[in-house]
Amino acid sequence: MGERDDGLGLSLSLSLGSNQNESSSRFNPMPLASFPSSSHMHMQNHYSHPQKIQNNWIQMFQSSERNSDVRSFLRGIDVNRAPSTVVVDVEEDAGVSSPNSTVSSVMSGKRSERELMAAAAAGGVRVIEDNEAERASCSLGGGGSDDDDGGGNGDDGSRKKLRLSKEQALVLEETFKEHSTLNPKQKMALAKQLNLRTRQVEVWFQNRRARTKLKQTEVDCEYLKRCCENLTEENRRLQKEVSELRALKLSPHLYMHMKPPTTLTMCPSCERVAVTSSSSSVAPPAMTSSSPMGPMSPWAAIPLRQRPAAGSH
DNA sequence: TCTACGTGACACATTACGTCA
DNA sequence: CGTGACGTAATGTGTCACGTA
Repeated sequence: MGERDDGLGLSLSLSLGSNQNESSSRFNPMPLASFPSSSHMHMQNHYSHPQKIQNNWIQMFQSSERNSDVRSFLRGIDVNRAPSTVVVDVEEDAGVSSPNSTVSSVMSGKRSERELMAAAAAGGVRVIEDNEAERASCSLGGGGSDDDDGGGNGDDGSRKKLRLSKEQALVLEETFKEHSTLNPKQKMALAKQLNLRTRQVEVWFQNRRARTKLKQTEVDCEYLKRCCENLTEENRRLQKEVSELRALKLSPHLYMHMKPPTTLTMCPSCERVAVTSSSSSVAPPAMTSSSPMGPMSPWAAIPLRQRPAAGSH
């Protein structure tokens, strides 16, 4: 599940095998294959099907239900079921289950916002009143002046910003942990439960996804940075070894006085290279018969009894 | 079957507001 | 009290998938 074909032939999400159900605060310390997340973020490759394809960071929040069609899975599930408010009003619910529903259109998206006024004026939609009475501090869109559902702009042209209450944020957060996306019905139910506009819930989820992705990107960057540092160090060490070997080749009489060269042991599972001394470790398979040192190995040219620490092998 | 169009949903970038040091 | 940094709600734009005529 953690993987998806982005059309580039890359399986980017690392499958993160161990942490499919992580919360936003816990990320895979080794998001190896997820690192190109920024590169696969672009346009058509990014979401060939928004409903089916999610970003890796989203997948971290999705468990088994994220397999193929989350929407179909989520459909019919009342997220944040409120005992009494989960039943959506008829006019709200009308056609909401259909992706192409007028109500859904009206309640979400910029187009909706543009068309909302006309639709509302026509009486086809009940604009949810956003009277956040409990949020006294928020004199914004709430109260009686919030007649611009989705518009956000008051008549004075100033953009009103609503500060969600802790309870609202908590519920949204919990819901997001369960599903990072909501279908229109769930959106409306959640909005009703929280006494918010559907558009606000939608926006919150969009922003939340963006924040999570940003966080994951930062983690990826940090990981890549460490990888780069390790590789740089490894490269430096190997360069040094190469120069040492070259020096040895130029002065064979020094062979027997030299410490044996460092050998590299590659872990077959993680493919990480560990540095060991050939004199103290068992030669790894890669370094035995088919060793890249091969005939170039200084030891090959030296009689066995003359090799330093030869008995240790 | 193919095509054009409308629609819904999303990602992403950006703006603007609220809060706090 | 003014201010800058920061978090985040809200907005605008572009894209894709899907349904329909």
